[in-house]
Amino acid sequence: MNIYDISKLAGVSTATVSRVINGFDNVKPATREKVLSIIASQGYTPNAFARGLGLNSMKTIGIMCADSSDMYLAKAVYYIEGALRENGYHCILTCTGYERKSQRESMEMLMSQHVDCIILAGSIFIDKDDSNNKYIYKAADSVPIMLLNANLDHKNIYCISCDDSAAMEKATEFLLDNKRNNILYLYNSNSYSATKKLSGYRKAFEKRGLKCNEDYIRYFNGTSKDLEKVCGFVTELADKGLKFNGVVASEDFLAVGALKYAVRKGIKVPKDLEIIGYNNSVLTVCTEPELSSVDNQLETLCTNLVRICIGALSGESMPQKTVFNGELIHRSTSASSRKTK
Amino acid sequence: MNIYDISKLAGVSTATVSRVINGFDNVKPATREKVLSIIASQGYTPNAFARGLGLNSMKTIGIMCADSSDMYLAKAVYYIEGALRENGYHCILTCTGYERKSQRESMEMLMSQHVDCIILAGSIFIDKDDSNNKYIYKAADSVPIMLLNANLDHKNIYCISCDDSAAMEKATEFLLDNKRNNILYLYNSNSYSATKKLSGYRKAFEKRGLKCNEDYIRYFNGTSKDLEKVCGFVTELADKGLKFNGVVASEDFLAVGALKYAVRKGIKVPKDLEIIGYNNSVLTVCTEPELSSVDNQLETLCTNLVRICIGALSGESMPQKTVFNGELIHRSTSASSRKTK
DNA sequence: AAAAATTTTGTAAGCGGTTACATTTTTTGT
DNA sequence: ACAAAAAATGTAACCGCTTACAAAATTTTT
Repeated sequence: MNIYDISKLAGVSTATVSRVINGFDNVKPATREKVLSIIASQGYTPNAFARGLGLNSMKTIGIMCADSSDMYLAKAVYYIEGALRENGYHCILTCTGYERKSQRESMEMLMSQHVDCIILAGSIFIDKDDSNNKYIYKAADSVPIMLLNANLDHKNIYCISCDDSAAMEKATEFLLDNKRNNILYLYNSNSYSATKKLSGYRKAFEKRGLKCNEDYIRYFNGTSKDLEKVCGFVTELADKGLKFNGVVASEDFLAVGALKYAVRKGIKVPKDLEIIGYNNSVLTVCTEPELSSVDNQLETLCTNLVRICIGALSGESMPQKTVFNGELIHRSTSASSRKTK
Repeated sequence: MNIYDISKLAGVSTATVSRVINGFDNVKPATREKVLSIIASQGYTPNAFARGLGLNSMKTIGIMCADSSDMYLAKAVYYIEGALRENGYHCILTCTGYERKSQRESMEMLMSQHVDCIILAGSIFIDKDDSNNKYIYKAADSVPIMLLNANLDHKNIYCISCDDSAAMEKATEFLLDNKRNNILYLYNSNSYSATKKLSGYRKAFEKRGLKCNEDYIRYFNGTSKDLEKVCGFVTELADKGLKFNGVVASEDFLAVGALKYAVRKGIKVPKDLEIIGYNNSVLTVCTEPELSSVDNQLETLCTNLVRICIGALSGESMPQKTVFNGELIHRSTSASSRKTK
């Protein structure tokens, strides 16, 4: 069953059927009705390949993400896919892992599929050495590229992010304002957004004329998100004599690890130790006490990313940088009686 | 740059170029080399649409899942996508939500994309009233259907699942064997696999000649996975006078909610209350004490699903039912000093 | 060395849509 | 009522690849 069969049954040309299918308005209402009814009665659906060949587009968008089972990225994929589907687009999802080589391969695969746009979900794809970003620039020559939580100045590349630096600064400030000057900073990535977060932590100290002690900034080198390891890591730091009355982490699971340490050692939270995570994931409500965390507005980021994406695809002029603000969510691991300014 | 351009540069016909690209062996080695070098020098990649039109296949597989941000499903998608990519297939992901209508639409969308196979990740797509499963049977007429954690007897439908009934039975037995006869059963879905789990709970009682009290089987009607609500729900049950010394849940988050209740009320876990969740998700290690849970071997299920899928697509005869066994993972909410038989 | 068999290559017709352009039908203006 | 303008429809080329079949080149047989 193809467009030709339909055209014969309806007694019109294939062009007219095509016009009806694509919702053009230059078809006589009576003709449209007739064609539509034939299509319905035959259960006909246009062949996507043929359509793609003709239009050189299949209304398909590629999503690259390092690991779609990561809670944060899974949510991102979910929001993005949903918003795109509402706009009539399909998603080819590819999980790239954390190595540049496989990321490049994924990119090539998507290009060969002639997707209309590629969304890079996460800052892991951007290299500090800009010469390694050529694979992205090359793709941007033929198709718009959307960057979630990352930044790259280039034609046809659109960046949507949360001001992670400001958000992390807010969280750190909150602790500093409660005279907690020994704040452990836990992080486990050097990606663009991770770097931003760290700079926010530093800025909070600087703004108050305080020097931030580099000993308190700790990189956790865990590939898998193993909470027991994180807890052990924090315990070790404490055992080595590091005194801290605050913890700020670049991801919730790191904060949960710190909280595990506190609960096990019987340290009172938040009285003797305040802990703030990042991402406001489900993990925050699994623990007891529940974890305070920075919400970086993932849903807003994603819906706006798609909005801009759709706009760019339909030829509208869209802003290349869009930045939202994070929000500090107080639960039970921070002294929420105080106010965030 | 298309196949015609390449053929001209190489001084051969498009048919020969096509043969080279597709690795046919009836091409003279010298010719093959020449064509290959031209292709490489021009950076030519075949147009996927045209290829799809010709072959009526684009090496693309559709994945339907209700909500890819659900931790369990996110992992499923991750494993499936990875295994398919290794086999040279691409994935179109579509999140359908929980309503039959939108699920049907997703199915139609995938069919119109002419995917080579459709994977239904989760039992939510199967209706107890079989007449509502026609949309799946219809799809199975044109393309193999893979069912994860579900079961349907039909040509061209392949089912891969964990024996959830046996696994849940094992968990329940474990508690019963410790004289915990008042076991609260929490569930929040009536899907195929959820029903299986419940039947396992019941079977454990029956096998011991015990009657299981229907009052202890509780449906939690929460659409979003709101832990606070679950905790409140359990608290309410207890306040109403329901006495229980064990909790078994069809999903980890329900068990975590029960654990929250226990921690808040100061009930000793596992001494006075044992709790066992299901899925062995990250949530299990976020809590303190950490949650015991049934691991239903998701990774094994997914890799086997893909193996069978690839086999079926290449015309091999594949088993239509594949069942694995779950495993009870003891952490700190069950008396792990005892042995699981 | 000619005939037969085999391998390699080429020709051209699909695959199923879209769309520029041509043609016909309908509407509008006078 | 007739010409001009606008709307509706049709024709056919095109998108880039695959492949059945035909043809040419090469190898094997006798």
